[in-house]
Amino acid sequence: MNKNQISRERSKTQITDAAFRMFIERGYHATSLDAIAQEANLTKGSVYFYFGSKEKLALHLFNIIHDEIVCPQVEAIEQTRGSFVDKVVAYIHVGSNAGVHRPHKLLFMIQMSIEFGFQDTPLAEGIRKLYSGLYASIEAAYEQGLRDGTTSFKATPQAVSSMVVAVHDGMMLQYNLRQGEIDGPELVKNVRKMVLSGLNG
Amino acid sequence: MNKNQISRERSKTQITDAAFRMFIERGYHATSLDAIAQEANLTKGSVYFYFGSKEKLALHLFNIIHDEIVCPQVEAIEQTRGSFVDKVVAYIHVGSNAGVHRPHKLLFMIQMSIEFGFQDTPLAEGIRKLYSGLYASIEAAYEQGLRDGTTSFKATPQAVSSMVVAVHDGMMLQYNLRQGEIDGPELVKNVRKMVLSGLNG
Amino acid sequence: MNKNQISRERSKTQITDAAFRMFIERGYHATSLDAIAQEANLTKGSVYFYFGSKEKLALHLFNIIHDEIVCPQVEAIEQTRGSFVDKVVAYIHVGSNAGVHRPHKLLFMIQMSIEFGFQDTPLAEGIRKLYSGLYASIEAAYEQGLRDGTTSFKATPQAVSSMVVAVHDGMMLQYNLRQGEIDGPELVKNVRKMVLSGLNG
Amino acid sequence: MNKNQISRERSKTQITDAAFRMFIERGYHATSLDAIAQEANLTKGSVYFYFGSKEKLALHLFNIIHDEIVCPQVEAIEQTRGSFVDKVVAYIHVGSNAGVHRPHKLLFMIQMSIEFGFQDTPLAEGIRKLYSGLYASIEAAYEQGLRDGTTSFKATPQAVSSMVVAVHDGMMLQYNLRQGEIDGPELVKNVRKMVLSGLNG
DNA sequence: AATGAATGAGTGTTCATTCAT
DNA sequence: TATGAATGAACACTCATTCAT
Repeated sequence: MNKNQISRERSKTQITDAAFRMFIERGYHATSLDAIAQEANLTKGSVYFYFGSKEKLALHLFNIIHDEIVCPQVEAIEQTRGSFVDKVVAYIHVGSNAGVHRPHKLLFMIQMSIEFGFQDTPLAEGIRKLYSGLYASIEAAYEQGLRDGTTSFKATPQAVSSMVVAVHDGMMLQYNLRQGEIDGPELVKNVRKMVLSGLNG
Repeated sequence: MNKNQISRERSKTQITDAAFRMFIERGYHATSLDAIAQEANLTKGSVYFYFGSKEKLALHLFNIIHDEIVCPQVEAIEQTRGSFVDKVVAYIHVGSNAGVHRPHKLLFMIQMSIEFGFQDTPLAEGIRKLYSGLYASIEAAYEQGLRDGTTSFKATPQAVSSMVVAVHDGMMLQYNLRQGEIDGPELVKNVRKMVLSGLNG
Repeated sequence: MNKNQISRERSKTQITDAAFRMFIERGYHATSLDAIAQEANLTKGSVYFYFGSKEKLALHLFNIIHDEIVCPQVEAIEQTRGSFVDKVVAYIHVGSNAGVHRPHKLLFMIQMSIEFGFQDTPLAEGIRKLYSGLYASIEAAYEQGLRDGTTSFKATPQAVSSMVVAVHDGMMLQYNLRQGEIDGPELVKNVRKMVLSGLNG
Repeated sequence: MNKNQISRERSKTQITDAAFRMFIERGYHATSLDAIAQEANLTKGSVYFYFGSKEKLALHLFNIIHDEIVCPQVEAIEQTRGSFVDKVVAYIHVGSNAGVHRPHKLLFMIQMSIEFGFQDTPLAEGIRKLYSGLYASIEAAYEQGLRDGTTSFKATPQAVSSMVVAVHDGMMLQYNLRQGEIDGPELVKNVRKMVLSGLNG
């Protein structure tokens, strides 16, 4: 990688980092490219040079999230040995880890799923595709659990995956809405406890 | 009520209904007053005549939510006799009822909590006030459960209330994001089952 | 005059008084009919009922000014016996009296002459007509003074009338711009002194 | 100065020139930024690019006036050797020169002093600051004249400065209101004559 | 005599986007 | 690689005006 490529990468990273921060703080629509560019110590022109449009920038963030957040979560589910609940707990842990170390990225995903959830745009499609990977993986794990008898919870796979994601995303949102008020690790611990005996019971 | 008052009420209702619908579909920032006015079969001018500003219109929606959604939820928690879990289940049922009959209002509340959660504006304050009423009521119920021995779940009250709200809001979001894919009542039933044994266990 | 007529007159006076006050404070364009109506303890509708439009309301104010300000000034010039300077001093005294007792009306006239001076609208025409009566009367007095030898100041009548009005209006503006800072009567006294020896010299 | 800077300067000048013209013709409130932009052969967006807001544009015009009009006037007063009346005459000459060569700028200053005089906004503050520099300089000259005996006119310094500015501004307004009707240089000559013997007398 | 609901054109302002350099 | 000038469409908001009552 030559000097040019390095500087390119640095600039792109500056922009995506700034974009994550601003989008979460203010939401997609309320964030101007000017604000992102300023936060990245560059100009609007650069953002266009690298990403072409605001929408494409957001789609690029979706890709990052896919690689850094969703993939590890799916892997956690698929590679954890044990019962379905074990896999769910692993998923929640990976998520809450990301929520602690890269909170902006995880939050951005959840936030976008709400800001665009009911629409019919490329961005809405993009966010739904992220989620459907998660659903599929949870549902597969649940069905596997049913087959090998490690799960006795009776429900449709869709209801189960929705429930798991609901708990996970709801927890992340609460943690961030009440920042300062509540203790993150404690929240995770209790949610795990509830899910554990809840899904086992 | 004379003719004038009737037309007044009708216009205001048209506007608030339209606003709820549009704000949920597109979010607060992405919804123009023109769009709301058109949806309400009126003009922008009328919206200003009745509400004065976009922000005040949204705050008015918060008041409606307070009366129609949050108050019934708080009442359900406070007036249900029995254990803490019984109260939580009552809360979830009221919420899911509202989610079925007035889905836009409940969703609007959740959506706004995310679009404004981290900001410092009158709207952000308004939405946080709605939530803090809920938190307080759940925390009181939990502490009462501890005192009278109907609850053995050990956690800080804040973590408990966050968890409950997380499950509730997360469920509502999932239900709406996967509309058509999943069965609402079944989702509620399963969440109740999980919470029931999860918090009792 | 029956009860109805009395109430009509009172309402019209409330509106014109309010209009004078608001127009001076904020200027014609920056004053809304709503603001005037509120100041008059009536509604916009009433203003339209009585005056038909914002422009017509302003033209009505011009008529009031004609009767209460300009006519007395012209009379003072025409009925004062003595030299041209005596007449000018009489004019200035009537003006400064009006400036003390009905300051808003005189100021409104000056202000409008500037806000509309260079335009070609009914309002601009109206204000110019007010002034041209004044000019004519001063010029006649000056020419009379030249004929009967009571004036030795040599200039075109237009220059003289402009000068007199310039001093008068300029003085009124300064008095109002520096309200509190300067003493009105003293300003008038000094201006009279300057004009007296200046035009006689 | 590179090409960019040149185009920048040209655009800014086009805008400020257009703004001066339009503001005088129609007043501040009655002039839309669209009109200014069109007159400057640019778009509203450009005006915002360079000045940020209508108010800031006007404040920029105030700065120009400070440099091109008020400073020369103050300098004329301070650097003229001789009696107080000599200094006043110098001030009037500088002003009437500006009134001939840059009539729009001087008029703009006077006009704004009336449109905003009684208000409490940044623009009102700005215009008052322009005037207070003038007042101070005239008052200092008058007091110096009293001390060195070159002036025998007895009045408060404030009344004197008000009078001088009144005559100056009133003259400028009259000249412009009666454009075509009266002869500028003759007006100035006569005013000078009046002031000369008036203040000396 | 007076109100208040409703409108529509217009205003200041923002912002994604383009493009020459 | 990156900038900054410029645009145009959209936005929240204002306001003179109309009209049924």
